[in-house]
Amino acid sequence: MNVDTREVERRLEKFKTSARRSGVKLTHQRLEIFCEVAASLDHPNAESVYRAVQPRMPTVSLDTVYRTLWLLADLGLVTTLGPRRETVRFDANLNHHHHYICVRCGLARDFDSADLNTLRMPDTVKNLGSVVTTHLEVRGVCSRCAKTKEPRPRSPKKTLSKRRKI
Amino acid sequence: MNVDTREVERRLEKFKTSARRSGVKLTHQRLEIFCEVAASLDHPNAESVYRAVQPRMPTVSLDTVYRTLWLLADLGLVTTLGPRRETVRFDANLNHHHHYICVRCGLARDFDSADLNTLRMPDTVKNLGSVVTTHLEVRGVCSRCAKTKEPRPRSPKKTLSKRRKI
DNA sequence: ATGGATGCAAACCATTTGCAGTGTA
DNA sequence: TACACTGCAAATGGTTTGCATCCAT
Repeated sequence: MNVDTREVERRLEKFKTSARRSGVKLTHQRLEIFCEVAASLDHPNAESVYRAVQPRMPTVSLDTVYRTLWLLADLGLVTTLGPRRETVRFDANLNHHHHYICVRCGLARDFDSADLNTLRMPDTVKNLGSVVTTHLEVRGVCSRCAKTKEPRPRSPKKTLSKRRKI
Repeated sequence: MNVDTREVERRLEKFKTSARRSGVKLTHQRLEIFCEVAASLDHPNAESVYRAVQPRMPTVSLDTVYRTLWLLADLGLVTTLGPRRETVRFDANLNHHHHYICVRCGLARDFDSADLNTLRMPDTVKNLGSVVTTHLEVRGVCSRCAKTKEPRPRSPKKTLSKRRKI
């Protein structure tokens, strides 16, 4: 099962445009890797992308896949699934609850929402399978960080392939 | 800022009870480590817990902290914050959407929910800070896995300190 | 006393980085 | 042609594990 071809092409055009705009080179590897993610419904990890593009490009290296994926993330062309890039955190609150995470400092706080608990799932979900847990993650800037000035607005060019915490 | 003392004591009692029931020993380290997580609103990671208990127990090792935290998770006394323990996954769908994840096979699929997009945030969240993104993660068993029989119900005793994918 | 728990050190594994060669713009 | 990009290999960092010793039951 794959993303509609027309949509993949649209995404690819967008990549080409923003690559040119930010002076990023459109290499064979990058195009293949981008197409792979753009066409997949699976939210693949670096390893899967690597395996998927290998038949077409036997010499790619896993680190290029990583570099490209993070480049795409920095260009805003892909996002990462879930709040990764952090260490595992433990939570002794066993009641059903949700989390507020500050994107600047990482602060995490619980909250609960009656509305959310009674929210009925769309049919798409029902078709996918059973529902065991629901967890809403709200990300924002906590009031303490909001008082501080923005860290640095990051110029598109320099920060590029540099990995950063999400 | 900490969890209410009475609540911490309640959690501690629960730990003692289920430890005895499952034949897990109540060591000094485990009690300190559990109290630390139980009293914290921060959802600390292993490193933070380690630093927090060190003054009281200068000889603890980081690996004992890890082992204990996973033990607690296996006993069902703590949960882990967010769907960690997986590799980073990338997503080229830039529209606001949510995820369905199969807890058995890891299948991930997008869905969107108009209701959810218009859900108003509880005051708790408003007090914490601004809201930039909201992301609902629904976990369940996908229909394909549901057809397969349960992997193995894991007996509480043996599987204990063995780390497992969440 | 005794089997599970701990601490140490070494192993692991996903991910990142330095460097010299390569290819795009 | 110049400079960004790639592939390799080695480093990293969070986490896990083997083993001898220790201690809660």
